[in-house]
Amino acid sequence: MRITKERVAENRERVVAEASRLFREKGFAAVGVAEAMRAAGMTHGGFYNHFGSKEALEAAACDAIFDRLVTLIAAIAEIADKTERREAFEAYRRRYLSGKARDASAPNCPMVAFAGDMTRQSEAVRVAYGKGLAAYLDAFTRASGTERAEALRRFAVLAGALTLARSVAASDPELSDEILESALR
Amino acid sequence: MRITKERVAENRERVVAEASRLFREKGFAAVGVAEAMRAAGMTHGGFYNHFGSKEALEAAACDAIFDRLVTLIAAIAEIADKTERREAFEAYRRRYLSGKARDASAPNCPMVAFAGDMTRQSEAVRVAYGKGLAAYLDAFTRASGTERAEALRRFAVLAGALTLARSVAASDPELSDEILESALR
DNA sequence: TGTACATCAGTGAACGCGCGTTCACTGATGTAC
DNA sequence: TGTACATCAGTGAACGCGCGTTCACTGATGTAC
Repeated sequence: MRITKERVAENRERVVAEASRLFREKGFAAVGVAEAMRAAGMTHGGFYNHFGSKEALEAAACDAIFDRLVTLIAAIAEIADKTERREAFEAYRRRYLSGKARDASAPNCPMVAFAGDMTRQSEAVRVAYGKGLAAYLDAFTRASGTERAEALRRFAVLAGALTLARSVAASDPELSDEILESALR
Repeated sequence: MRITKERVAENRERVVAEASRLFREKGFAAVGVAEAMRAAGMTHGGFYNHFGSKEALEAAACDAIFDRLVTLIAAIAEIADKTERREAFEAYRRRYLSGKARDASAPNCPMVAFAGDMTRQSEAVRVAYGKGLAAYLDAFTRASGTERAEALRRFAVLAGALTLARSVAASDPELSDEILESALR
């Protein structure tokens, strides 16, 4: 049955939103088209009315995830008062390396969720990710208030430590905590 | 046709060795039992004469990969002369963050290859990985000659930077180079 | 504004494919005598 | 040492399953008049 244009747009957005969460949680390969559609309250058959392929959904989800994240970090970068900006940036770092972030089933950070798998993704997804990472690192550099190389090193600590802490959270929780705490200084 | 015990042991070792490479290159999920057996010069049917399940091969490969790596870093940690050890450690860091390491189809470092996927692996694989990472970080700490927290932070930079650099190597090679160079100081 | 019809988003069955796993079979090796 | 037979590693067909994708169908929406 045909539905309103508004409803069509809502449905598409809901698929992208649910896929964004599921891909971060399970990885691209482990989330099927049917699962993403079911999470959005539909059946799988209509998927190709919205997307040309599963790859297209992956790229759309990647874009959506980076859009939200870059908006967040750019807001910190644009705080005029220097002390206030530093405090906001430090709060961001603490949240990034918190136990809550480590224990979340779906990482908020697409680098933590996707970086390891990126070499195996399609061109479209790699391009979406590459553009997103470049924009994120630009904003992160401005938010950090340090020179570029130091900012990149700081982000490598964040992403590396959270990735490592998550990877041993189940098998060695003490080591996982230690990694997070060491990375915060 | 039955074969000698020695040949059986050789065949098993070859499967683990090939799987260790293939898993690092493509991830656990993307390498099938048939592909691993074919790489070792056999057909898939005999797989279950050696391993109880695909998971068992994943765990065996994980162990084998960490064994090699921990041996390498422990050798650096055991260099008696302090200056010599520091030089060996710095050489290790430079190799870790080199363009060659970034461009290798299969990362030598299991943390770079597996960390992102570890939350989705079976108990057996997570345990093998957790034990391996703990042993590696102990040896890395001794090799680095710094206190534990500083060593963990340094390794987070290495693993984070190489993972990030690999993730954008195809889509944004300049950013990829910049990440590696920044992480080396 | 009202009517007639074309459009098209969503449904659910079906497809071809590759996966992990099982199994009957083969025949050289290992072993009991 | 030689012989007879049980063992078992490797082969290749087969299984059930879930995947991405296709397709005929439905019926409310959008539109031309």
